[in-house]
Amino acid sequence: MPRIRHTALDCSPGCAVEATLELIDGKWKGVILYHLLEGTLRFNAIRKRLPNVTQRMLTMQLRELERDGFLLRTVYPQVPPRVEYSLTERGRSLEPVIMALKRWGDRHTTFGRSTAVAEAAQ
Amino acid sequence: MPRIRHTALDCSPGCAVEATLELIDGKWKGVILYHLLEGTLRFNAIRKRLPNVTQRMLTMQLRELERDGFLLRTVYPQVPPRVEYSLTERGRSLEPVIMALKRWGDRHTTFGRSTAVAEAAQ
DNA sequence: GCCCATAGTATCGGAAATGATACCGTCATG
DNA sequence: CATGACGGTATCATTTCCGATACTATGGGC
Repeated sequence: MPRIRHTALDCSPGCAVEATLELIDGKWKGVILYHLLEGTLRFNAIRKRLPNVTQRMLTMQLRELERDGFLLRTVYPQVPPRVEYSLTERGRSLEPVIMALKRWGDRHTTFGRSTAVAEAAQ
Repeated sequence: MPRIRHTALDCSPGCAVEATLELIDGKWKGVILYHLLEGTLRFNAIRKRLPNVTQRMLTMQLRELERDGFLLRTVYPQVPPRVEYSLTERGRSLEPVIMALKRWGDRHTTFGRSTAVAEAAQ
């Protein structure tokens, strides 16, 4: 998605939908947020959960999430370096959104079909 | 977002999140779906609600949503033409997702601040 | 002295998404 | 006979995103 989508956020009620989408858009942000809901993770730990992300992209996505206030980046002055990422309160406030996305995906995508029965049984 | 993000959807639980995001991504899909939740709309009616969309983009986004099974395109053989767009059942199944996005946006974005109090009072 | 681990940067290039603009068909109205 | 309404297409240019690859710093272990 483009960066500056709403110079003026005066486009009727539906705009809040786009405004939120804009923030969690980016090729990996959704999954990153999802994994961080489980707890703090180091850079390479996140990388392991996203087998196809390049180092460059992961760094970029994390920086944007940090810039938008969703996560905290903690650098420990060690060698080799140790950097931990954890959700802020604002980041955790996205949980309903992330989980809604996940539930829908589980139930309606090919990937999710395998778990569809279990989910439906809730 | 890129089109083919998940050639293999085998990337751990968080993948469902991305799979869903992929489908409702596109610069205007979120808002379009939101407005169609209220009912059937004609092409130009949607256009009026999205002041900044170009005709080309609106057509493209609608076609993709149709292709993905979220909406139905009904053409009435009249002159001037009349085309109506309405959500399918699959489209309506996105309601929880769309509304989660909207609620978050209302409460956490600058645009949404004005309605934040009313929302909080729910 | 060399290599490894961690968490990055820098640079280049291609692909994809979006924007701008112009054009189309047909009937009703003026 | 020209104009406008409606729902589009076609073409081109630009912006933005993303991948591949190479490079960096530093301390510890061999």
